[in-house]
Amino acid sequence: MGYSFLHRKERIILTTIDVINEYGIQGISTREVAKRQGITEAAVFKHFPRKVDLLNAVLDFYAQYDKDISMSSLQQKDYLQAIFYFVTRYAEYYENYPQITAVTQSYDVLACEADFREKIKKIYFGRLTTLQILAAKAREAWLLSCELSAAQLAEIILGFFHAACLTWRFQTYAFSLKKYVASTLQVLLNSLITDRKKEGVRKWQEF
Amino acid sequence: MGYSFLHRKERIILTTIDVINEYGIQGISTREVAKRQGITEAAVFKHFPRKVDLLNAVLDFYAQYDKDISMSSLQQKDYLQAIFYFVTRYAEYYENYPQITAVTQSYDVLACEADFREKIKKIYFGRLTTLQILAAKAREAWLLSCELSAAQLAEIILGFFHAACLTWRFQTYAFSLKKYVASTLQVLLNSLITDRKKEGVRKWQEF
Amino acid sequence: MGYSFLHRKERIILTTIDVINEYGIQGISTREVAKRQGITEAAVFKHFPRKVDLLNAVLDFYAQYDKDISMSSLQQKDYLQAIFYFVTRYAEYYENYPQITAVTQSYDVLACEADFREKIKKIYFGRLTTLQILAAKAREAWLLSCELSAAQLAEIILGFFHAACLTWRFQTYAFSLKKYVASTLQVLLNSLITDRKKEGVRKWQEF
Amino acid sequence: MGYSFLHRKERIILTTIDVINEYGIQGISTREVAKRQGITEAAVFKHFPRKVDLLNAVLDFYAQYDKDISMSSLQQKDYLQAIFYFVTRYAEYYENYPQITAVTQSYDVLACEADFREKIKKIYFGRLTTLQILAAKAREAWLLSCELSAAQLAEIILGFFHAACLTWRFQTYAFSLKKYVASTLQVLLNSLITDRKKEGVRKWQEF
DNA sequence: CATGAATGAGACTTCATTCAT
DNA sequence: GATGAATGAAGTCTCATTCAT
Repeated sequence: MGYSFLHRKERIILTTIDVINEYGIQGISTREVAKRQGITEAAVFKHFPRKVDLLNAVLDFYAQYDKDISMSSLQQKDYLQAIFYFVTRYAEYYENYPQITAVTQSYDVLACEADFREKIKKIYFGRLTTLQILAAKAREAWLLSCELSAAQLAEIILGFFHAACLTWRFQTYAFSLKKYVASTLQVLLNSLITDRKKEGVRKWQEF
Repeated sequence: MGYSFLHRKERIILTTIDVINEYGIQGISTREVAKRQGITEAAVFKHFPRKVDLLNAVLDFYAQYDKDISMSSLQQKDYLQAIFYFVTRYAEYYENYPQITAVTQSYDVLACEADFREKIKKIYFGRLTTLQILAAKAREAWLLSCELSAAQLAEIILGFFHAACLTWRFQTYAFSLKKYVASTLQVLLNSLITDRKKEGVRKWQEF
Repeated sequence: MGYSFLHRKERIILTTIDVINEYGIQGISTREVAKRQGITEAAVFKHFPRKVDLLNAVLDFYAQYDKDISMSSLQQKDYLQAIFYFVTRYAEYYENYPQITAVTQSYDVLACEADFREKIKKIYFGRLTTLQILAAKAREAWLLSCELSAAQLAEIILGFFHAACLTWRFQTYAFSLKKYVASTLQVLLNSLITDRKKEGVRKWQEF
Repeated sequence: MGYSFLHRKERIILTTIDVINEYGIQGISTREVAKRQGITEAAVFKHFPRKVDLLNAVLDFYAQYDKDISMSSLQQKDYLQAIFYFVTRYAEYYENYPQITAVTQSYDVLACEADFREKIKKIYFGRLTTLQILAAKAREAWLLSCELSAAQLAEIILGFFHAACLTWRFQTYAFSLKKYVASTLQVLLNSLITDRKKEGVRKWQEF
């Protein structure tokens, strides 16, 4: 993948993600990235003066849709639908670009480096918070059983999503991430819906 | 932590886990491990001829209770209780040895190295499978709502557990992992219990 | 210091001297010079095709007044006054442009590069020779005690001047170089004046 | 020069000084040092974990006799003799090891690096101070003309010595540094001796 | 005159690993 | 078991320099 239709800087980022996907965070080397791009290491450093800058760019790229997804979700009127929308948006993104899931699985490893710790935490807790807000609103609207707190539900959903991604990776993307995640989430949320809502047939957006 | 009461070989393993915990997988170096143990790098190689051997030992150490926990869980008569038992056993282990959770968060990164891929997958899918069996049995016994498949439930639970560990790490172990995981799981499982069971007050083991 | 009132070429030279002053000879890089000038490295190379050319220009700039100072000194009638004049001219120049003294302290380091060796030696021995001629003439005129040869006296004076510059630099220009050098030189020369002249009160030029 | 009779660590230091002598401070590279020692760069780094450590060792080596020379000088009864002794000790050291004078000529360049600044200043001002104390004592003993302050005299002498070393280097060690420095110093000091002492024939130590 | 993008060589440094003692 | 001294490969990064635009 030369990503030749893009600007060098973006191409380097994508190539770096490819390397992370194949060799893991510890396997990224400017040498390898340069080799794959068919340029010299010095050229990479012209675009990203330090390796950290490159990795920061990767993280920014990784989280580029976070704000949009969060806001779009929060604007939805049906908060259960919103939770569903939130997760499937990510699933769709990942399904179109499976390599990026390597980043999702490297939060902790990345956070060991002081340079990334805060950024990673911001991404992780940011997503968790969006889910939590959606869950809280859903509970306020009596759409959900009261026993699980919004925070707990957020963690369950995000945790499941990450696990699904890991399984997906370990099975070399052998199934549709989006379909799997969506169907599981649908059933899960349905099971948690308050009884008086349960009877009504919920219609979920197509995927 | 010198771990001076243990044999050198085990001490090296524990020190390696400490290093993984602080610097991440990419931060382990024979030099650092040796320095922390107060021995020379060469001495480390007397115990673990290659770095891969050391990491393999770390993974074996990490998964040392897997078989026991799995079997103990499967022997329980109440399968919902068993799921609960399974998760809290790990939570208890991790709470007593927080550094080890660094390994849990590094599955994917480790799996990039061909040497560990199978072992990691075995650990991950092993735990998932145990949970799945327990869930399946619980469903067979009509303890659970039918809509979530055993595999889905297993993935939700394990995913939540991993997410809880990550949050725990990011918050520098500021809360009791075991209590948090147990209470969340209890509420979650309660929400998923079939209606006819729901009325009966479930008694969960103390934690 | 952008030196924006000068031509680019001269600006680059002054900037280079600033860099030498701060980072030393080994710290000059086209990158740093370009950055400080707010231009690209390539632009620097338009003016000085090779780094050596830039350094040669710096040395020429450094020694730009040498010929004038030498000739002015040699034209003075009182050769003791001439020695005094010679040294204070440099002291004045340096005091108005302290950064330039970095070059004075880098003779030997510069001379390691074959490209500069002869130029540096020419500057150093040139100044030494001027002083020596002045000293010789002063001795011929029976103004100085006979025991110190002209060459020795020249080396003592130039050596002292260089040492004074180094002290001045190490003390972050905390005193007036010109005043210090002038007063010391005055006393020194006075002490070396032949006895029959000593009685007459010598009047030194104001500074 | 392999310096094969010494320990590796000391050999590396001496080789480094050789390199400084030939290429200047800016020309030292671990690669060059290693090559000259016939070992790999990694081996150099086993002895000196960072290049700065190596340069620090060079500076320590350079100043290794400072304390001894200072104390020996201060213990001498005749303070004029002491000044003479102080300078000729260094001249002798340098004459036996001409390469080391490259360091003397690089004070300012070295001081640009924060890591060395204080050490260099300590060496420079340390030597200056010793000379100054000797000069002050000589004046107290009415051995010297009163007009030059001790500090001025110290700077003149050290400055001359440094200039002599530079000349010596530029003339490829074509004369005896010790003899030249000693004879000049003798005449200089004789010229500065108070009149009532001047008559007495001063006997200087042999060199 | 100036820039942007690149390069090849080389800088310092770290790594896993070896081996004689 | 352990050390000290070494290594070769690789890592990140900087340098002077080139060239098409």
